[in-house]
Amino acid sequence: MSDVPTHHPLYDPAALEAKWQARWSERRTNEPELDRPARPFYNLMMFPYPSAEGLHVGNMFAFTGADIYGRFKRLQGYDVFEPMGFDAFGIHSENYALSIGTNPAQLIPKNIANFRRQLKRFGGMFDWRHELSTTDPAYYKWTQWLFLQLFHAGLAYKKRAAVNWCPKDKTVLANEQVINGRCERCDTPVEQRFLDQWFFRITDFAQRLLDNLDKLDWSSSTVALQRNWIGRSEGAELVFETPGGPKITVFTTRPDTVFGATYLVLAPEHPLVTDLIAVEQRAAVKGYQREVQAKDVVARRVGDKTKTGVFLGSYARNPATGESIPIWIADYVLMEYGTGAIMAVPAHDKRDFEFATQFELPIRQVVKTDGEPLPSVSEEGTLMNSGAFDGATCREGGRKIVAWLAQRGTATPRVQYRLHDWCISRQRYWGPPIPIIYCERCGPVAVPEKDLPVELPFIEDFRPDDTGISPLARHKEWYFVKCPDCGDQGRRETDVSDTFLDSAWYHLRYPSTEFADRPFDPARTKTWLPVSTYIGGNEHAVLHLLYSRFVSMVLKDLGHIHFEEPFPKLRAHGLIVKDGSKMSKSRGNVVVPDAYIQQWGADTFRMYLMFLGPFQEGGDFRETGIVGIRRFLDKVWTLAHEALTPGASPGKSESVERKLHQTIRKVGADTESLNYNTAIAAMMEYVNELREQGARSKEQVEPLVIMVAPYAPHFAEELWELLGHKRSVFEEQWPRHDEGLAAAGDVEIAVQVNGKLRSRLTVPRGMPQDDVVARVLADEAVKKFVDGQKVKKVIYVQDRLVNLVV
RNA sequence: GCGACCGUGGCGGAAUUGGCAGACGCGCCAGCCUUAGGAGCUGGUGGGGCAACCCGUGGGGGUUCGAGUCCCUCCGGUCGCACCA
Repeated sequence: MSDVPTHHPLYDPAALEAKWQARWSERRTNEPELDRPARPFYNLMMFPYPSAEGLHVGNMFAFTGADIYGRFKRLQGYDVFEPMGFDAFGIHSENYALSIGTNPAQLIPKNIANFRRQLKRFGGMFDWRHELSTTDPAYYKWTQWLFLQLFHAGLAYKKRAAVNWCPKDKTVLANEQVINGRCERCDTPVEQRFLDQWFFRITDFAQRLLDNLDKLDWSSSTVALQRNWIGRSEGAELVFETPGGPKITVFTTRPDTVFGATYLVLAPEHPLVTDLIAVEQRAAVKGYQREVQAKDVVARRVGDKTKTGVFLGSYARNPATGESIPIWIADYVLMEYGTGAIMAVPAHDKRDFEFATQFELPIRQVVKTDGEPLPSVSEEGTLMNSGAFDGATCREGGRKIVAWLAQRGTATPRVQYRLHDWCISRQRYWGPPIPIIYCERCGPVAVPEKDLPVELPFIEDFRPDDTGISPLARHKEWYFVKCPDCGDQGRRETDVSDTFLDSAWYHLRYPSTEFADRPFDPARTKTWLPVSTYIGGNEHAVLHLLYSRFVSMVLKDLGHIHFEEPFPKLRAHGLIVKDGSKMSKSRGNVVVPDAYIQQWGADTFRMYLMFLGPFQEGGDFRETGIVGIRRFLDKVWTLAHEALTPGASPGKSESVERKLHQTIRKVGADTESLNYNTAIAAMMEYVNELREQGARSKEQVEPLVIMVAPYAPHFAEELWELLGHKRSVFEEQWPRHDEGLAAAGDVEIAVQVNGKLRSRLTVPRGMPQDDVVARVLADEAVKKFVDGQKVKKVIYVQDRLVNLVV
């Protein structure tokens, strides 16, 4: 800081920010009227997992961007509800608690307290009356209620399934939590296990989830990720008969190539395999099946993709050609997708081609390729070797073949999705117990709603083991209960639910946190939902956002809510990286904001993060450059103080006025579209203009203070008070720009000859073409290039450019 | 392999969507003020050239009066999915 004497107090962020945070809290500045808001606006951001390390720069970047938007809406006259909470259940907390030998129930409150402190310090416009934590029994009571809604609706079911098992975390993982065959949390290779698991029937909603994407105002990147994840493909089921044996149904997206199907492949665990093994192949097949089962998921899915397989010794009839073709099993065919069986068309599928080559199976080309080598997978082409269908295009031929086979009962059009049902059970401790009681006589029985919540007991030994049974089973007083239906001895479900169930409905809870007797109040929900704007990271594009949409659809169908899309408008922010790579504890490059906030103040740091690059793209964190924002705020500070000095405000200047209205227009538009970096640049330009023109009247500075308020809220409050206002700056209205004033004055237009810039010309705005051209032709610099040649064509763009073609 | 995105000064990034490339900021250079400068202020800052001018948005080609922006192609990078039939 300068020690040169100044005539006004220096900007001291620390004291000033503490003052305004205290005042917001006393005056309830951030607590909107929830029951009768004039213009409700629900500004939601993705709630954090309260890690022991505290809020990091990535969180703060996301929250600052969302907070600026909320504050901007507030200045536009909305009643903005901006709640904050904690997603505190889950394996992450539990593993950390295990590593330091504490119970997560003791650890989490400390982490939350630390997060709350940091969130208050950075100056978010949070309504702390409505804070929530998913680990609070008053919250998870309703998570369990939600489970029961699905259970009663027949959308929750239990089945023994091959699941992803993480041997380190000792739990089941959802497909979404397996990254390249590894556990997304600890990076351990995932194994296959067969366990009884609870599933939600999200696949019943696949088409609806897909169709609604068109109606949502979402970042296109997020839509693309969801569409890809749902993975719709159209095709047909074809039936292959076996002599004296079972019929084999395959799914294919290319029924047009059925004449080229020269063998069938079943997944090794396909239930029909037993019926199809020829005696002489029994040993080989059993051996192969054992071999595949011993492989973990990594080896099967991501390992080297050399094809393996074994012939069953039996044959099926190709429904199109009538030929007898061999049946194989191979692990490149997955039981979870389609029917677990395929027709192999080696000429037109890369995988089938590799397999056929390796095992010397016949390859028959059925699509013309223009000399392109096989396998040719293109759908652009015409059929050959396909009987009556020769010469038809792939698309048309495919339709005709399906129709033809359908008449004989061997084909059905079929849509297939990659989306799987959502496995929601976890054999762990730190989650909401699934509210089911098993009874010898009645089977699985829902815990009656009056008995909710099923509280998670505090137990000393919550370490998971290899049995695949939750630690809760070791807690006898909790485990054994009476059956709610018949009163016999029963036992509780010991699995807890997936964290993503907690977060699939938290937006419904926020406006209703004070109601103990209902998950979400109907009136509040009607007033505040769906969410006005949701801002969060694309890391949740397929998990959280898909599950939340699914849960909303279910609740809508059951009559609990009035909408089926919870987040009509969603914006994905970018990622803050450090030195080009993602911040992570293992890399040791996590940046914690506390020290920066202490050194520079929250306002400077907030604005600095937003100035780093486009909010929706993120950027590389580096500390050089923070000083630029501080200099800007110092200049605004000085201007505001000078505006108070009598006689030091040298009135209006026309160029300043124009710049002011242009700035209001640009900052408003850029803030609305989350282009915060350019909004800040525009405010800097205005400050530069004020300083150059020696202009600093109240009328010139006050709109600037309001515009800077969403970005630097404490700073703006202080200056607003200084300028003589009693109310919070957030009670004010965003300034209006006057289009006429913004556009007034002269413009400088570019003058080109043959597309090259040769001169510039200042003319009154809106000057007619003929007058402009006359002046252009009189310009010496232009004359030189025209040089007596005939002007063939004149291009004129109003107020921008003239181009003479000679 | 499939899908999405990106490539602009020393650096982060702008460019009203086909119309003056490099706004704004960092850094750097020079000057002023200072005992001093890691403070402040003023000016400069894409490359080449004394200049007139020329060249410049990853490379090459195209469309256009005009291309960072549109099309084709190649190179490089990021993210997501991935033996999904």
